[in-house]
Order: sequence, then C-alpha cells, then structure tokens
Amino acid sequence: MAKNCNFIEKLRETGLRPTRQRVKICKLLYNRETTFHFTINDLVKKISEEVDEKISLATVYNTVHALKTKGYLKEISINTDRSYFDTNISHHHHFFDKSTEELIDLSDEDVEKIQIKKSLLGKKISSVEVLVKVENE
Amino acid sequence: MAKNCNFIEKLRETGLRPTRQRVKICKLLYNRETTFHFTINDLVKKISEEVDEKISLATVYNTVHALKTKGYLKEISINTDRSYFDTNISHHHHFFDKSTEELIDLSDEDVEKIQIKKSLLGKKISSVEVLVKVENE
DNA sequence: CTAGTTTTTTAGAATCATTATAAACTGCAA
DNA sequence: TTGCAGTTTATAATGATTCTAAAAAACTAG
Repeated sequence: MAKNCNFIEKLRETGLRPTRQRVKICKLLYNRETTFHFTINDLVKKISEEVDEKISLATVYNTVHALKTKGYLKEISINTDRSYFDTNISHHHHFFDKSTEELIDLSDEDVEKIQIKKSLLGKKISSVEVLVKVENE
Repeated sequence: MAKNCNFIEKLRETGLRPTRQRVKICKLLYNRETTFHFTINDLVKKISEEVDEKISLATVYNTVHALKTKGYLKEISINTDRSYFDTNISHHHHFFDKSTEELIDLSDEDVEKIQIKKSLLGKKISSVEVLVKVENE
C-alpha cells in the first residue's frame, strides 16, 4: 500500500470491503511521505481534524485491527497503557524516545545483524525485535 | 535480593518499611532457584496458594510497583493487555513463547553484541532490549 | 512502654483502553 | 432491485490498573 495507490483495489484484494470509512482511514495512514507511528488516540484525533465525516471509535478499532491482521500495519509494544502501530511493515527496529513518547524507525541496516546463540528445543524463532530507548542527553 | 536473604533488612535499606505483606511477597518472588517471570495475575494466584494471609489486590500492585521503582524488578512489555515482571534485574534479553505465553531469559552472552549504527542528535541510549518471539515448530 | 506521627493496607469505586453487542446500514452479486 | 453477508454505530461490558479515604500497622521520641 504505497503512497497514492488505489486503496479501493488494495482493500478488495485482501477481502476487506472498501467502505467509505476504511478508504478514508487508509488515505490518512498511507498517503504520506514518511511512515506513520500512532496510537489509536492519535488516529482518532487526526480523523476528527482531517476527515469530513465522523467515524465511530469502534470502527477505528475494527479497521486498525483488520489492517493489522492483513499485514498492512505492525503493532509495537512499548508499554502497557496503549498500543503503537506502524505503517512501515518491512522488517525493522525502533527507537523509543522516552522524552517525547515517540517511536522512530531504525532500518534493518541500522542494526548489526543479531545473532542468538541459544535455541529452544521444539521452538522456532518467529521474530527478533530490538527496541532502543533513548532520552535527552 | 538473592536467595534466602533477609528481606527485612533489604527493604529497610531502600526505604520501604518491611511490612508483613511486603516480606511475604518478597519471599515468594526471590526465595527460589530460578528467576521468576510473572504477571500480576500470576502473583495473586501464587499468593492465594502459598501465603497464609490474604493480601489485597491493591497491595500487590503497590508492592510490585515499589519493588520496580527501587530496581528489584524489571518490567517487560510484550503485549498491551498485561505487564510482565522479571526478578532477574541484570541486563539481559528475552524469548517470548507465543504458544505458552511464557517469558524465558536470554542472558546477555546469549546474544551477540548489538551495534546500533544510527544515532539521534541530542539523545542518548538508555537501554537496548531484544525480544525473540518463538512458536512451536 | 506509650502517645503521636507517618506510612501502609484495604475494600471498593473510578478510570481508561479496548472489545462485545445488537440494531441499522451498505456494498455488491445475482 | 433485491437480498444478504459484511460493516458501522452507539452504547454497554470488560479487564487491568489506579485512586480514595478510612482503618491498621510501623516507627519515633519521650
């Protein structure tokens, strides 16, 4: 789902009906230069500012969840009180700025390859994620 | 706070009054062979099984929070719906078994040193944590 | 030891993010 | 255009966590 693409087709391809609400949310999320890191609250605020139609809170949750399930969004766990989502779905890591509570992408190449020397019997690795917390100097 | 130590002294040293409830919780958490990974819910269950006195939920939360603040517990963010805590406060990483929802320690030596090639102006790194999610093969 | 002060515990209420519900609505295929 | 499965919606429910205010316990000084 790159910039300016046809969200209607994209949604349809993955079996999500391109409803008014979904298309509007997708435009907000993906029609932008850079990746977008957000909490549900951020997104709701953005909708109320930039969308000409009220979208109910439940729909925002439903849509974000559907996009996540279809692989269009990544969920990042920073702390317990709320979920962060990331429109960048490529494999990458994150900085989390404790001062501003913002997430910043760390591309895969920004982190030296991670070697895990231990393995667990009967288990396979499904993901390796690095979270680098930063604060003001 | 190693195995079998005197919790009364330990607590007092950090300015926490060694109340009955705190001492009992500390015994549960630290009087064991291996490190303990738990959610509040796990701990409450353990208390009801192994402690001869009811400890109110608010006290469990208060105590865990106080121990965390004093550096006796580490909080690990895996997902949004609940907090995990770890009695191992040394620098280390984690496996998270998606099948059992269990945390497993990965010692610092089990992970090849992590090099972050990018830095943020005016920010310093306060922690680098690796979370390796695993699932059944 | 004891009175007085401070901290802690407690049950229950409050909060906040998220999920469930069930009725109304909509996209779409026939 | 019609019918129905998929969606949206307002609102209620949930569940983890935090708050509150009163009672209890721990400490301190005399």
